[in-house]
Amino acid sequence: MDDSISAPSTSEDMPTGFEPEAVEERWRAAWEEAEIGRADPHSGAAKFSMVIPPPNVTGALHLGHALDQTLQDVMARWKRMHGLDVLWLPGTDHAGIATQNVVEKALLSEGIERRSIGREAFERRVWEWREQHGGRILDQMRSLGLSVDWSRLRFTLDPDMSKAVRRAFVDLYEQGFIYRGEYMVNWCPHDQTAISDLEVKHEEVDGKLWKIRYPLTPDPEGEGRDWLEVETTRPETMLGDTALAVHPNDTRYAAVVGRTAVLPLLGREIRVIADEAVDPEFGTGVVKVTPAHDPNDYEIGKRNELESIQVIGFDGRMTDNTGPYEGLDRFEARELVLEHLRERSLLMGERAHKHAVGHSERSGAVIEPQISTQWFVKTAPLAEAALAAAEDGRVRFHPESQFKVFREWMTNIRDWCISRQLWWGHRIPAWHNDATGEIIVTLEEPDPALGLRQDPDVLDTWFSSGLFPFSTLGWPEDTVDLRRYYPTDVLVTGYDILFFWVARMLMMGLHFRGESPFKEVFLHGLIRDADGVKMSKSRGNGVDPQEIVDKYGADALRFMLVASATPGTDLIFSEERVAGYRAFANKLWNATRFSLMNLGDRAEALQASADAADPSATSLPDRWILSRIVTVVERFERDMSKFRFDEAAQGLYQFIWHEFCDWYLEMAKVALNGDQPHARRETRATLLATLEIVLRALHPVMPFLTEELWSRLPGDRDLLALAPFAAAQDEWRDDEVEAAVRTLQGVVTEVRRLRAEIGVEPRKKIPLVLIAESEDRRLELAAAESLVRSLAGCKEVRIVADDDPVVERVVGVIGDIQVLIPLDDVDLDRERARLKKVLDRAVGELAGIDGRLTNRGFLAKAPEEVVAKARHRQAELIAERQRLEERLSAIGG
RNA sequence: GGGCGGUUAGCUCAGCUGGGAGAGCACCUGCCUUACAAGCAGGGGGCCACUGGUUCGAGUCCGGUACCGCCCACCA
Repeated sequence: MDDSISAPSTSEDMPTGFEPEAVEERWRAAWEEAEIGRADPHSGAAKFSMVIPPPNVTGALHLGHALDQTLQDVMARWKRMHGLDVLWLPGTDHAGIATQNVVEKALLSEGIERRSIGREAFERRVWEWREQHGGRILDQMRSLGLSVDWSRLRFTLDPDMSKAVRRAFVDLYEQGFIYRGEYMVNWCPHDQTAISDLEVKHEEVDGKLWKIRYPLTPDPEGEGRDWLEVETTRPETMLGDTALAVHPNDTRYAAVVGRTAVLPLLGREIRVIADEAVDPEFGTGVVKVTPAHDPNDYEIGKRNELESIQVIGFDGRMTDNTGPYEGLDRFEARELVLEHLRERSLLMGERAHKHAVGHSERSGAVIEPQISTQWFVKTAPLAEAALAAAEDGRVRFHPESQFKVFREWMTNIRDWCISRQLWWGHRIPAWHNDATGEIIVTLEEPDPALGLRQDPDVLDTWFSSGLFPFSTLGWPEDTVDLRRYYPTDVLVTGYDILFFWVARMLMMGLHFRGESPFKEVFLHGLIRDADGVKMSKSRGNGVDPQEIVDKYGADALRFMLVASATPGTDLIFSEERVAGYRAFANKLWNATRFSLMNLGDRAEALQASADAADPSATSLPDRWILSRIVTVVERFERDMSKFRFDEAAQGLYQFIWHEFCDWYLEMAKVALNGDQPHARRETRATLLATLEIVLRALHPVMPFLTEELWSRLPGDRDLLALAPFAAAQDEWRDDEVEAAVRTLQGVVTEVRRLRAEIGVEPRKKIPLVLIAESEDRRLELAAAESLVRSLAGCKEVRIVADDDPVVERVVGVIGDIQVLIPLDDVDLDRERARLKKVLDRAVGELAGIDGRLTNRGFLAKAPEEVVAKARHRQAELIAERQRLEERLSAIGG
């Protein structure tokens, strides 16, 4: 083990500021060497397991990943310190389309076209790419200090994972959940592959609606209409029209049903049909029907046995079915078609029209609905099971509101197109006999002698990630890990992949393992940049976490992310906030430095640590901080178990800075600098004990800082990462002590306020008079006298029951206590005005409370403690008012 | 078209089962006080979007309005 861990504890080698870069690497190495993340299925402890949402292997991590992973690390470290056998399984995803695109682009920059080198060579290039760039992600994870189980690192294209994918596919196929067929799918002309509905992003665009006239062939019966008009947003598709349709009940057009129209430009004769799908209210009530390129028309076509003519090719260019337009890009064709229609006076008008256009999430290209043969998963039955599991609590969503979103999608789910016309991914385990047309779906590759051809398609990336919670544990083999760690306990991920990933894992996990893959799902928000735009690589607005780590330290970044992770809310990344938490790290660093400076020699400090268990012997500040820390630890535990990472972190921040540092350390100085050895010893003990608890509690969020400080505390210490979590003794809680310190704080704050208000020199020691009528109160104040003197900068404090005849002084009133600062030169006019203002405020507040307390409804219906609180405040204010009035009259106000 | 979320201090956001509004940053004043100037002490600043209702009492619960954002969606 690293020597530094048991290095002598002194404050002398501590710089006056926390320097993350100086210590982080050492702890990364120490944690790795100690394999703190390594799960042990044979340990006697209860298990806690999570799988990481595997990032795309080619990418670099952005802050979204950092947020996601930090939250998990906080949870993992916290559970680990509670003695659980934690498995946090890391992995990366091969990310089919995304990766293929990246490599394709890189090749293109070398002047190499993917198709020219062939499938196998291309796949090799992707693997090479992955070797070169995949490590980047792992470095970044390491840099954040993630305590994943590196020994169980997985990649979705690993042989074991591929085996699981094949097994899942074959099983689903044999069970009838996977089928192959010719349907209309979302086609991306850029990537030239089918994609699933989820990968299509609809964008509202300001489009146009063009009105086109279709001549009718002469009516053999004689009189009648000789044309119909339709409105369309996509005139180019008219080249593939095989009918015009009207609603069956539309009396305007009843006579034309069955007649024949002439397709403008191409001259093809098409039928006029009636179909329920037509909305007679929209446009002219007549639609053109293009079964090959519109999902609606595709259905109409099927119902009416229409011919389907593909006019836009898979590459987005017009096909040889389009005569003069062949070879044109589909958008160029649109313009030309319009021009030709105009020339022929068949374009009868155009108007603005807002409508949604589908784009490929990956390439951004406009989706082209195309009929093609693909593989599908029949999702309805799987979704039903997943929904049932969510409804009966086998899996719970946090925040709960996400369940509604989930339910909405699950109840309207459509079949999932899982085949992709790509080269990078899990090849579909199906083989075609081209002679017979037979398809064989099988786990093992068939004998090459049979001359079968493997299906060229690969699977949607999300198919393999859907298996992640169990494929990574060894499924389909019955492994020790699978038995122990499945189902996992918690899944933490962004809500943006609720459908893509969470829903699929649920369906797959329930289907193949009979149990939900996780008991709880925590869905955090997305990170946005200063303009509120979601950070992502494709937008180029991502911030590299490494940059922030280098600048502020991993702990500051982690704290910022955790403290901002309010469930259900996106967060705007703020570098200032990170800087603020760096200051916080620094604060604790210096608090520890101060403590070490005051802990005395090692032996005594160690002894002190042991003594700390007995707070009854300690002073007011000591008893106070121990009492406070009970609440703090308790709240942290509660917040964490409710996935309120933000409140958990902020609770610690508040306590450490504003209670431990601002008050406790300042109060402790009295005893530490005092001349009473036993008091000093007690305070040292409490100081060390408190510090230990603080470091334990903060460790999950700020592991580097706390580990470093921990190692500097006296004694030989093992890694904090493997130490037990903060435990405060419930007996330490002492409401009386807390009340006494609240009084003390009130007095001190009031003195400081008065000093500032009347401009007493900051370092001038002033005399102070505290007036309290009640004996108990005077005793309470007397007990804190030296503290008041030290904290408020007073040279002497007199605590009396009665008023003092001296007039030249300023007065503050805290409830039943009067705070008097005798001075030589008090401006009485100013003092009167000041007191009047204070009095006004008190009287105003009192009126409000009086109102409540004379309200019968309030007295009858409000809870007892609320009434008691109001009464107490009323008494306080009455006392305060009386004191103020007396004081005012004493100085002639 | 359907669904979800948001609107609280100048900015970013908390506010748990309704009890009288908070934090961080920013701002103002004064301090290099022997842990920390990445700091200390003090201070100013809010019709809690608007509007009805329930209640003794509403930032908090219910209805409506406005604006913002997100998700889902095969009306040309």
